[in-house]
Amino acid sequence: MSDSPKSTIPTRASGAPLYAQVRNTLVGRLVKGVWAPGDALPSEFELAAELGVSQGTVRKALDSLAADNLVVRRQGSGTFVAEHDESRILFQFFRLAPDTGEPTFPESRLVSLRTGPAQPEEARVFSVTEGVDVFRIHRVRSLSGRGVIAERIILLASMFPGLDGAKSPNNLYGLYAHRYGVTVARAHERLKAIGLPEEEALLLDSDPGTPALLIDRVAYGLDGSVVEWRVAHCLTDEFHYATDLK
Amino acid sequence: MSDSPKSTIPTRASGAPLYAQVRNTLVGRLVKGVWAPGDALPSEFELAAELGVSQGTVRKALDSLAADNLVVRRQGSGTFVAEHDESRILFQFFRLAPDTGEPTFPESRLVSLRTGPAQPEEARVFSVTEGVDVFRIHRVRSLSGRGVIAERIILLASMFPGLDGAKSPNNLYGLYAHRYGVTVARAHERLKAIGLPEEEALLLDSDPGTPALLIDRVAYGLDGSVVEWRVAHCLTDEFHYATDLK
DNA sequence: CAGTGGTCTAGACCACGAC
DNA sequence: TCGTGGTCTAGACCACTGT
Repeated sequence: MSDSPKSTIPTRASGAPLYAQVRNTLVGRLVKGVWAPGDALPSEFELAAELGVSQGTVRKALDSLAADNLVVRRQGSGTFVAEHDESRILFQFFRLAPDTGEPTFPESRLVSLRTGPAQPEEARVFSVTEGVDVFRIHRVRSLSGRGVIAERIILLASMFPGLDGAKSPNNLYGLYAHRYGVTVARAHERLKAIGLPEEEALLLDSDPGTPALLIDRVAYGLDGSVVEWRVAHCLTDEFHYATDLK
Repeated sequence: MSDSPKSTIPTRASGAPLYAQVRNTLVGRLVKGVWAPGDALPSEFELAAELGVSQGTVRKALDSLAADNLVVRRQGSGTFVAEHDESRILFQFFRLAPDTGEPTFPESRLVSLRTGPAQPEEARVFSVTEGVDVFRIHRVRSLSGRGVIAERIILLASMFPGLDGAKSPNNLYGLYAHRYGVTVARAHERLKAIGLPEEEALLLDSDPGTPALLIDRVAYGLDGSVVEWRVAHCLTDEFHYATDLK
């Protein structure tokens, strides 16, 4: 029996499934900023034709991006690049809620914004050499009009040039996305209970040693690089950190 | 042109998509215990033939169950009912990890197991009337040989008859599943930082008032009912609560 | 009404696991 | 070698959105 050429279609070039390759291609375009947050992507048929795969394969790639909150799909309308608006932040990246009542987005008050050389621990988190310039933002966030979060944010100056001249908005992830084209895709948090340090106690109008929730968050971009390091001290007498396990 | 009968197949009886109906059917069978944890489900083709839908529709339902960790799919082998073994618990329901080193499953020491009438707050959590019988389990859990978690567990006696005569195993969710056919499918946790109460301080060999992580967990079964209420006090000087946001 | 994503089907081939 | 799930395709129809 002679072997007939079975495949004239672009079969698995590398080891990865086609839909994964399509996904990677699309993520690469998101990283490059080919489409801005809020923009519509080409339709499934257009992408399929351009990439030389079937519509079903493009669909599987887009569904996977939607599952990771990188795009939003709207029936009858199209597929859109996800935006870091307050409602998404509240849903995806802000887990502190009042014990009674609906979650609300906190207001921020800037305490300080300084530039300096990266200390050893900072260099380790960002995988850079010691001494490169970093921004250090210090701010207090309020829920229901009461200051309950004191947080310190570390950023690479090279990733956010000119940031120290900007005002510190309430929604930093929206600023990263719209002004710098840097999208926070996911984050890892480590929580501890500690006694409130003196400096944070002053900012939160509390006594040093008050039990507080320490939240240590490292945020990652679309390409997997570390975008931000954030350490927050939270008072949890009227609030709690909520999470779902499934 | 005459209108020909387009659909001879079992189209959307109700408003829900077919694959969602298939999923609900399969979840119903899991609740009834048609297949036990670890059992293989029928193949996609068999389920498709039995339910009168295509293999692709069954596949979409099974993929959705796998995404919720209710079944495990193994290429070349089959689709199996998920088990509450220690590795799954560690991955899915246990978020406390040592600051340095790999996460490990904690050991448990039973402090007490008593029966009593449900107090108002307990009745509210379980949506039952006050006074129905509940079990109250109190135990201390150790990581790396050190007691770091003191937890109180509330269960409905009607859901776990005879539990008070059983030994309290390390892995309670495995006991619920194998002995009572009750599967914990998901849980909701609320975290706070508090000063360690006197009773927990004694159990954990610490001073009262030490900052501790309070974890309040409500666990839900496959059918959405409340299975367990668990309140834990955790020392986090050498451990942390880890979670991913995405 | 045209265009989009959502659902459903049918059939092919591939990769893996058990026997 | 056979049966399983995994991938990929192709085409039909449905449901929704905007014009």
